[in-house]
Amino acid sequence: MVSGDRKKSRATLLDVARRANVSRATASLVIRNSPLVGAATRSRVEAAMEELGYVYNMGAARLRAERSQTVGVIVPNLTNPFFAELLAGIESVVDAAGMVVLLANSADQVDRQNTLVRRMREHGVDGIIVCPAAGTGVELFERLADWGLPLVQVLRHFSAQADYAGVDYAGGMRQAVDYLSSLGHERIAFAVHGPVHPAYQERVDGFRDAMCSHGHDASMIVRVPSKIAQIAEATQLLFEQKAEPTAVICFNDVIALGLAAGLYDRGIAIGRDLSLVGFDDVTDAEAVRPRLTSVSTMPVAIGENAARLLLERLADPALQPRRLVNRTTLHVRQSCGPAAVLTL
Amino acid sequence: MVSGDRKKSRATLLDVARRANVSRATASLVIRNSPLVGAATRSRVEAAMEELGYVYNMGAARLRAERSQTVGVIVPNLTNPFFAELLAGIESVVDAAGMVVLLANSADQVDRQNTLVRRMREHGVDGIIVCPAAGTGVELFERLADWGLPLVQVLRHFSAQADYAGVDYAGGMRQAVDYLSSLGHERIAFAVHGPVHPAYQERVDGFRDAMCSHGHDASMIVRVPSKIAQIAEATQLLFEQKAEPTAVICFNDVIALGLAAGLYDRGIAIGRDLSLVGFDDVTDAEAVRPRLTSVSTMPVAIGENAARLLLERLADPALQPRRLVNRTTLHVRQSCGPAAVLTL
DNA sequence: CACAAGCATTAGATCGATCTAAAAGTTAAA
DNA sequence: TTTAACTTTTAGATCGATCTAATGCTTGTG
Repeated sequence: MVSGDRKKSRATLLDVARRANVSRATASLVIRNSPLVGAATRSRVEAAMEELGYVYNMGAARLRAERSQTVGVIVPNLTNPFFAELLAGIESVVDAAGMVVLLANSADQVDRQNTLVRRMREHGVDGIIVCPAAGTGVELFERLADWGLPLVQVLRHFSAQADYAGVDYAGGMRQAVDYLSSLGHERIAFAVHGPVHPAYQERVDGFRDAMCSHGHDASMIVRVPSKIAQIAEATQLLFEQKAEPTAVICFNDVIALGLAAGLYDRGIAIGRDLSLVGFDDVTDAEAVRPRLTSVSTMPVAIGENAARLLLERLADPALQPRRLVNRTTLHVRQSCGPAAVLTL
Repeated sequence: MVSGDRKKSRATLLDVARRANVSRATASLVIRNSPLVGAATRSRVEAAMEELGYVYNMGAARLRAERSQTVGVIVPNLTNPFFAELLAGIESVVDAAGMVVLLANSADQVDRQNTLVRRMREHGVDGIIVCPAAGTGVELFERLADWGLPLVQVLRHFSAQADYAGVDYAGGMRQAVDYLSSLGHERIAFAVHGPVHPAYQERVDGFRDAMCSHGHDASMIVRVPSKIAQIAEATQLLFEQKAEPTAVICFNDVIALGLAAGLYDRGIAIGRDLSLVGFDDVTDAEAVRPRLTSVSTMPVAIGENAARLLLERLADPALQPRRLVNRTTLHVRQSCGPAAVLTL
């Protein structure tokens, strides 16, 4: 039984039909559980499928019907836990709809992204969820619209012509600034890094607006390296500003954790000498000491939203482009203290 | 131009052929850049493809030829950064081979895993890479062998009949134990959690063997909760052992970070009062203070190995089952100190 | 000059499902 | 009994590629 039956390819719908004494068409109706077939016939066909160990051939089906039950997902970076959670959210909703995720990594490069989109189209995906690479142009969206291939942007909002699921970054910045202000902070720095894209811009703008509305100087924006070890070393950048900050808001938790390490190395007490607010609220925010106060963006929920947007568009392609923007929550822990205590 | 051309479905190979004044068969040969076609014909066909904006229809191709250029990947947990990195490694190799990843999450549940495997087969994947759910039985492997669907196990080695890519967990445990012994530690605890699967068992066995070969008592195995905040709270479990440990080896870095937080809360100095060794060497190991000494398992490399094993099997299905086991590296940082200093 | 060999091209069958439009069977109403 | 209406089933075309086996066209050879 080991060899020999290698050749006998899998049973087809025709085999099932013959065994159940019905036509191919009827068998097909049974699979798609159409209400048209009679109960007796249905169970006869189902029995036949069972006996033959029949497995459905999506590929053949998709050729005729124009649905592949497949969704393409393109992210700029898989190693980043943030995107991993986003992906988990997407996958769970897509899976629950009986569909499957085709995954690819653009490495934040526009040309790779183009290749991937093309490849996904070749594979006949029903739609695409993409966190567009920094520098993505309108062509991408025009091309997909031309092809009639539904697309959902996630996290980075490049085109108003396509659906978008994301987070109110500006609102999150405001929560952080408001909170620090309520503690008496005025000289607040914003530590950033990474490629410039809409999500980046929204955060910077949100910071500026919030600071201005409090009458604070919003010019203290500090660029730090991308790898966590280098961020720690770059901590002194904070103290080379024209006015030394009493608090720092971070573009994301990677920066916050890096700076926390750097501050520790310099003997600066977080929450007393300097207050720190992170962004994203990754699991480790709860694990470090002092616990990191962070703006929670809930990537899993965003992923779920994106997938739902796509499924709804698949169901009704005539829908107007929609935006689904989640609110953030400030998760207050231990990394901030009153500004008054400071004696610089 | 907005509406109206919705109907004109994408150009087919026949359209291309007609425009280039060749047969469908020739056009097909051009796509698959067969050496059979003449240079002049080839460029004529390529021009036609360009002009018509032709895109290849994988689905149709796969129906006839028995290759889908698709690899199924099933992991037990996407939110875990470890698996995210593993996935990144798999994706990069699969992508470089011009193939695409079909992703799914088993949530470590055997029945979900079965559903997913079936779904992947329906989608006609060429092979599957799976980190099998705890409790997976031999049926899975027998079934896939029956179907002639290549499978690679990753991280958890359940069946000797199928390829496996993983890590020398036992070796890693030995490195940790040897290192701590060299610092004079004898009462070493092993903090574990999560479902029991081969990777779990290998680590436990590795710990026991290494401890015994040093003549130490290997019975201090402590189960902690799974969420990081609860691990911190569970830290006192370490001090309820019959003999208080002077060092702790952790099943993974999540536990290590959780315990580090718990120890901090109790005012116990890591590296002086108690030594701590993590497992996996996630990026945050470098970011916490004191920096965490950890056994590095390099998930990206394992993912790459798994993908390569599968590609090679696809190329030659007659290959004997193979094991590809990576060596670990002990990354010494700051969380361990000599045992002699202790004054409990 | 006939024949073989090699190269480039092609017609037509085929993969395994779905779809359309019609046929067969059943029941109800006129 | 005939007709209409409804339910259930089906034959055959179809989706867009690949594959097989054959064909036409050059060349080279005895």
